[in-house]
Amino acid sequence: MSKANKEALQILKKYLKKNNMRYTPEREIILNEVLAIKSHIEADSLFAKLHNKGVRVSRATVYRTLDLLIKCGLAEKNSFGQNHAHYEPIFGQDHHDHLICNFCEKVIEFHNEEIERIQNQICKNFDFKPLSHTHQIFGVCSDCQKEDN
Amino acid sequence: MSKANKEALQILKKYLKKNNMRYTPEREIILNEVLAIKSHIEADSLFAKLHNKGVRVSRATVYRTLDLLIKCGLAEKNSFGQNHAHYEPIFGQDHHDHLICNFCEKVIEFHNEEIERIQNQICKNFDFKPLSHTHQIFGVCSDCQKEDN
DNA sequence: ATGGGTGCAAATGCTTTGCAAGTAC
DNA sequence: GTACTTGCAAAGCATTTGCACCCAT
Repeated sequence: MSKANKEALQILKKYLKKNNMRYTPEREIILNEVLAIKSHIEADSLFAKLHNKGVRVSRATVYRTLDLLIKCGLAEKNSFGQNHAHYEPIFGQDHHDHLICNFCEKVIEFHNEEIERIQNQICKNFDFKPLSHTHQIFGVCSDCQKEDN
Repeated sequence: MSKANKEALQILKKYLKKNNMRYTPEREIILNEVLAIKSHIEADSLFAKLHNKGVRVSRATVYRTLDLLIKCGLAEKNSFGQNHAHYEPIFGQDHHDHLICNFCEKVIEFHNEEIERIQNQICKNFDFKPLSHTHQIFGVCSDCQKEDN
């Protein structure tokens, strides 16, 4: 397990203890699976992925644990304007933001250091301590612009 | 009708004609209702609002028309981590982004011209035509940092 | 042993869709 | 007249929940 994963696990354990909740194998497995995600994943895909690995956790537990990880500050939930959520790890990953096509629902990731820097400056101005953020730009992707006429 | 509303109506009509779609009273009514929204609204509240005014449109038409307005670039769809969508007009409104406190849920608005400029540049790089965006920074506000142990 | 956690399946609730009737063009 | 739109109700689908059993502490 990577150093980052161990650190994340400590955050989870601390949160559980603080809230009189149990440390279970399911919670550890799901945490590690989420941390391994490079971009984002739907709850159902995560469920399927675990099943393909032979891990038997219920869909309900996947949903319940994802909520838990969000409360811990280890994951974030995005909807991209669709009617199902996407989840992604916050911890130990490069942060990226999203361009979302209103037509084909394609999601393009981007990262811009200067925006992050300005953001931090804005937070400083408001004496606001940033923990995570979502930055989504909706519009029409290259492919859909061509089909548009 | 305001000048902005007329302009929005032209955008809708142009889109409809271009796509061989009909200009119907339902579509105009819903457009105007959406343009009147100051912040954001749920589809079902919009439906209820119309009914209270004595306008008889079906829930299906409300949903279908909201999708249409999004495709026109006149409205945007957000879900703030909840499992139902919120809609808001894009047209003729001042744009602002949000700092959201995870503890007291206070919302601080900000606007930064430089971020907008960089965003446009990023879109250009991806040949992506931006229509709207949401930029939310989650964290701890000034007041809650003081109370934080 | 105790009370929180899990799996299952049913329920929930927002949203979409099939179809017949209506209407813009 | 044609074919796009609407309303209605049913269906769809992601997510949540009730409950009996399980297990971390």
